[in-house]
Formats: sequence, C-alpha cells, structure tokens
Amino acid sequence: MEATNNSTISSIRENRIQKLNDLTDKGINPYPYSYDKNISAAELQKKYKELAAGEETTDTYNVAGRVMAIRNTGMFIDLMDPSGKIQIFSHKENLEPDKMAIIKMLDVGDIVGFSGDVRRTPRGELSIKAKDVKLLSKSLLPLPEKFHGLTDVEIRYRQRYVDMIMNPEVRDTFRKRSLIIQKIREYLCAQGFLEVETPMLHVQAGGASARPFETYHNTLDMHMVLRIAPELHLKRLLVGGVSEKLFEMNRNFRNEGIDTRHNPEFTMIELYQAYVDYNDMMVLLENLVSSVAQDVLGTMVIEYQGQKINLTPPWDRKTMLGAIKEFTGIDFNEYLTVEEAAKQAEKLGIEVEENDSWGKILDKIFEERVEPKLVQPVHILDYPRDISPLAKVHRDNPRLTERFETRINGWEISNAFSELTDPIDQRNRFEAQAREKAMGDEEACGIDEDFICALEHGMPPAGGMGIGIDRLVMLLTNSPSIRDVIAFPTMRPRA
RNA sequence: GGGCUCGUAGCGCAGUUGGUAGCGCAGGAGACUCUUAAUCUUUUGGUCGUGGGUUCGAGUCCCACCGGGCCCA
Repeated sequence: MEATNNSTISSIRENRIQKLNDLTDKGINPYPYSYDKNISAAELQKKYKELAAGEETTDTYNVAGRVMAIRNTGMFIDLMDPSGKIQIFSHKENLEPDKMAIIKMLDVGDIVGFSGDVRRTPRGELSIKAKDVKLLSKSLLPLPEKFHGLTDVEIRYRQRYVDMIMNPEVRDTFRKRSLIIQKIREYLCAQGFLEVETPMLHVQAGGASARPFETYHNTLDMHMVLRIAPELHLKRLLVGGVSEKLFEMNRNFRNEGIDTRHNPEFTMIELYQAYVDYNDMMVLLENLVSSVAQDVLGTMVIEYQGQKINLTPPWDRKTMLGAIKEFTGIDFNEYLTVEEAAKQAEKLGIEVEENDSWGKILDKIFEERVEPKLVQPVHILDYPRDISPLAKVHRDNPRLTERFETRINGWEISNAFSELTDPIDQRNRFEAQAREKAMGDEEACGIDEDFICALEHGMPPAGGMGIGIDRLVMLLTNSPSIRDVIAFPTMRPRA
C-alpha cells in the first residue's frame, strides 16, 4: 500500500527517516532485537495502587510499549502496552545527556523501553522515573488524532492495526474472542471430545446449502472448492471410530453476500457425539454457551444492544410448526400439500417461488414472521424433511426430521440433528437435492458417493451440531456487526 | 439486486445563496518545564473519492463510476 502519496504524510515520514539516520550515526539500532521487559503497565498499576501522590520508591522496573502522548517536551510520556498505560517521567537529573537526547527524538507511535524507579507524581499519576531508555521500534507514520481517535469504519477495517492501537475496546473484543474460543475448546476437551482437522479443499461442496468458492489444483489438474462445511468429513471420522466424541473448530467459506451477520469466511464449530440424539445436543449447547458466558463475562445474563438476554439453562423449546402457529395462527399440520401451504403463505403476504417445497415455504414463513420475534434463547425443533437432507427422519412424524436450530436474538446460533446414518435414505435425500440443483437451486448439494460409501460401512447413531462462533462472539462482546469480531473482514480492494 | 446515506489535510470535523477552502489535533520552529486532550507563540500541509455535465465561475447543482455504511430481498 502506498501510504505516502501526499505531502503531509511524506514530510512527517521524511522527518522521521532523518531521525533514523541520526540514530544510526550515533550507533543506535532503531530496530533492535529484544528488550528485557519485566512488568506490564497493568501489573505496575495494581502493585502500586496504594502508593500516595508524591511518594517515591527505589523499586526499579523495565517497562515497554507504544508512546501514545508526549507532554512537556518529553518530560511526560504515556506508554501503552496491551494491559494498559504507564506514565514515564524523564528528567535530566536522572538521565545521561545522550539518553535525554534519545527521548527528545521520540515520536508518538514509537515503541520504547524505559528503565527506572516507580513513583507517583504530586498530581497522582503513577510513573516510571526513567534512568534509561531504549528505542525498540521507530514509527514512520503518524497515528490518528489522540482525542477523537479513529472512527472512520472503512479505515478501521482496512487498517485494523491502527484501529486496535487507537481503540482499546477493539483490542478487548479480540481478546474476548480468543478467550471464548479457548473456553469452548477447554469445555469440549474436558467432556472427552477430540479436536480434529478435516480438509478445507473439497472436490465437491457439501454439508450445507451454500454456493462455494471455486479454485483449481494445478498438479492434479482438478477443479476444487473451499469447504462450506466440514460435516461430511467429520462423519467419516465417526465411521472410522477415531473417537466417539469429536469436533472441529475452524473456517468455512460461503460465496454469498456480506452484511452485518455474514462474512464470506467465518468460524464454525462442528461437533459429533456417537450414541446420542438431538435432545442431548440441546443440553450440550445450553451448558456450553452458558458456561462460556459465565467464564468470560462472569454472568449468564448478557446485554446485547440494550436487550437483556438470559443464557441460563434450560432454554425454551418450540417446534417449528408450533412456533409458526403461535405467531401466525396457522397450523400447517392442516396444510400438508405444497399447494395448500403456498396458499397460506400468500395469505400472509409471503412470496412463494415456483419450485419451493413444503419445507421451504415453512422456512420462509418462519424467517419472516417468527425469527424477528425471538430474542431469548430458544431451540426450534423438527424441521421439514425436504430442507434437512442430513438429518434423521423424526421418529414420530415422517414429514419432519430430528433437527433443531437454536435462535438467540433471532439469529441462528446452532443447527443440530440426530444425524442421518441410513445410507439408503441418505442417497435418496441427496438425489432429491440433485433434482433441486438441476431445477436451478444453486445452493443445493450434490451426491457425495464416497460419503455414502462411508455410511454403508456403518456409522454409529450420533448427535451432531454446528455452532456459529462469530455470532456467539458478537453476542458475548455486544458487537453490532460481524466485522467487529473478525479482525480482517473481507473487503473490496481500494480503487 | 433494491432503497437510504457517507467520501473535504495523516486523524476528527466546518464549509452559508454557486464566487478557486477553514478549525482542532498531529507535523515543523521556538518558549515553558511535575504534565496528563499540558500550555503559549509561530508555521508547513489540499487533484474537496474519480470522470463528465450545467455555469462567466462548482467542495456546493446534475449524471455516471469507484469505495464505505445502514436497511431490505
């Protein structure tokens, strides 16, 4: 990126490069190899919380971080590290002239190490009384304005590092994201789940309904796609018997639109447990999410954009047909043909397309009339068979499957099934999908012969579940856009 | 894909009825030296997203395009 194609920036940059040269002439490496930092800003603040204003100690520490403000021509420097801020007090009484000269050359944005005694200034600011200074990295480009910071969302996304330097809450969000993922992993591993990896490069997209990114392998001379879901490979592992409980937490790629809840690459966890069904998945999800919230936020009652959401188990359960009846008054058990269902949908003002199946129509009604009304966590149970090609038929109703989607704040947070293990039925479902694809549904999946072959070797009954990590992080960090929880969201290159 | 909306100095923002652009911070020079958005003096910096059009004259009005954001499908 050409960041210097203007006069303000280039004059600042030239000025700083001159400083680089001056330092080098003095035998100082402006980009040295290491520094013996032995305390963080936050640790210092905590340790000397009781130190009174005007008090001095003889405790010496080495601190390091980024210069965020310089006052009184270098006498006071705000040094920021990931933990917080510590002030540097530099006075010629305590510093050799050559060290003082280095401090005079510092710019906001430089990364610097200081060594000195802890004191609290008469005005009450905990400080390091610098006795030594070491430039650790010279910055050449200026930071945004110190008071208003960086607010331009486009620059925040394109130059996330600047966003993170200027906005502490952004750093905090990404730390929380990391912690959430760590806690999920710990929770599942403690339950005996084995973390596995399956291919990102697929010959054929499967395991979800979505358009894939397409690519090409040169040596194999083969068209390939980036995976839209790991499901079919994880089930192969279940057939293989590596573990009766396994999960993969990683990226999926879907070649679809971008909005506040969708990024083309996103993080999902998929987990499978042998010998259980979707009922067990509901309990697992409730316990997992609520305990992660407790661990990360210290509470199971979160606030999202002004709305209180209670994650304390157990969560509400509604069947899909029951929820539709609740919010529209229409009982689709009485309208079992596509024609009847379409007529009811049209009465509700919902557009039905020519090839829409019974299940698809119900799904549309659900999305429009029910989903926006759901705020508190709720499992929506028993999805129609024709839109659930990987779920086992419902034991009590052959039109439905044992599938649930969990909604929190109306968003799909999880999608889980009593997994379809019958290879004959699976083939039939795939063939139905293939027919829809042939009729123009670009999201329908094709027939994965090797997957069916795996099922024909016998897959244990299992519950499986996918959980959208980004949306979970949005909820737990009160972030309004998925781009606030993905460090480098997909962007069109700047012209 | 549709609607609304934004783009002016590195950043945060003004810019009147159409008359060739200002403020704050940052940067430079100097002063001060226990400050914390330090202060004071002084000063540099602009292809007003891009390209057309209307006009004597466009940051401003019109059109197209580029790049964002929000909402909808």
